[in-house]
Amino acid sequence: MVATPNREPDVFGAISHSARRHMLDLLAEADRSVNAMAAHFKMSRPAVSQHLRVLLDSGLVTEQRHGRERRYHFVPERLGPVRDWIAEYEQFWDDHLQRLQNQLSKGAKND
Amino acid sequence: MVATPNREPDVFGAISHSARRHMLDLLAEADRSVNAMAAHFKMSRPAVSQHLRVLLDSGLVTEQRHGRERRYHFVPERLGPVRDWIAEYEQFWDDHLQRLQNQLSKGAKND
DNA sequence: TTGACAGGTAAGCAATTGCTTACGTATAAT
DNA sequence: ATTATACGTAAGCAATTGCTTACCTGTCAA
Repeated sequence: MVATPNREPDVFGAISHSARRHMLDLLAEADRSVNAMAAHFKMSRPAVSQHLRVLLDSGLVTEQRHGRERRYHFVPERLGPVRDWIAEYEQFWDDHLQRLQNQLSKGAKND
Repeated sequence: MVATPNREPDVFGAISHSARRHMLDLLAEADRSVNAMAAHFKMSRPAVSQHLRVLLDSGLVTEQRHGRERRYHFVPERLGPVRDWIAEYEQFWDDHLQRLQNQLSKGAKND
């Protein structure tokens, strides 16, 4: 059989579709079956399956079989590349770290 | 495609292509002309123009004309939706703020 | 003016995406 | 064993993407 599972770890691509982001939002609340997911969308169940496959290939979710269901589970660590890339720009719009530092050290105001 | 003149503010779609992320990285360093950008890629100059158009339509960059050049300028605020969406998951993988707090109060020992 | 340069746009294309319906397979209930 | 359920997969399709080459306009220099 296929020894190499065709993982396509393009996380940025995986989150580029709003339906898939919504799916991650739902899975962040709780693990859910495909039918439970599909109830939140107007598209067909196979279409939901296909979106879940993209998320699975990207590593953003895993699946666990429970009888005839498959519960999909969110793997937030896989958002790391996005977080890291975005984090580089924090300074640009907000100087977030600086402000946070000021906030956090407000008891020890200095220089 | 470039058929419609109206803005297509799909920021997640705009950053889904690695070439466009690289372009933003370059523009974060400095405003650049199309040719200056194209020098960093193997694709043709029109292809670079088309990617820049996607970024422009998403609002992630603006252009200013300087004689016969067009300097593209990064607009980091437009990454806000991505930052906001990602931020919802910070707690999941890392409790980032907590760790940052430890780091910033580096008078004390940290991990 | 003529020419060189910057860069957008059109047309054409192969590949990919996103969806549908139809079907296959495994598990559960009867 | 039969039937219903859960869900993946195949096939087919329209729309979109990403690239190319060819062409166009606008600007600078002589």
